Amino acid sequence: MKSEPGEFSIDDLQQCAHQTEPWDGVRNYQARNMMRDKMKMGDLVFFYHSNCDKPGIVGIARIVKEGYPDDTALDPNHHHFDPRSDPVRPRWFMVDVQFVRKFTRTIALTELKECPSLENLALTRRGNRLSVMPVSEAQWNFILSLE
DNA sequence: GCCAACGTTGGC
DNA sequence: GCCAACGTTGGC
Repeated sequence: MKSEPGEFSIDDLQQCAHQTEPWDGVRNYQARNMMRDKMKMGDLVFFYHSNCDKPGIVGIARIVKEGYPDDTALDPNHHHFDPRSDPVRPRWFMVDVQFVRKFTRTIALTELKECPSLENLALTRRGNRLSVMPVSEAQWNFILSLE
């Protein structure tokens, strides 16, 4: 899961109440479908810092609440308001993520791109802009071994 | 359904 | 700040 550290970093997640936050504001259907349908209680995710000095994977979080409606889409005063969503048929969903741990170092995007065994990783594929994307078990284990 | 225009993402 | 790559919008 990607986040701009200037908006919400892994340190922010570690420091907030219960070290848990709703992953709100995702307004992309593919990413929404993953949060709504695929992510299950207890699943682990990599926390990725995007749009910053050193883009890369910075740690691990855990899904502690499965997909539910993103209420920021229903709040006219909210930055992420979407008038096409409504309470009866919510358009956007989110999950709650809990801090697990921060890596001892950032595993940089440049480094991930150099790994032949990660050539099929969604993150390193050309032009990818998804904010939530899948990681296979083999990819997960390999990335962990890089730390 | 096509596709041009536009907005966003995000690495660099 | 630049710009490639993509998603969305909306006219037709």
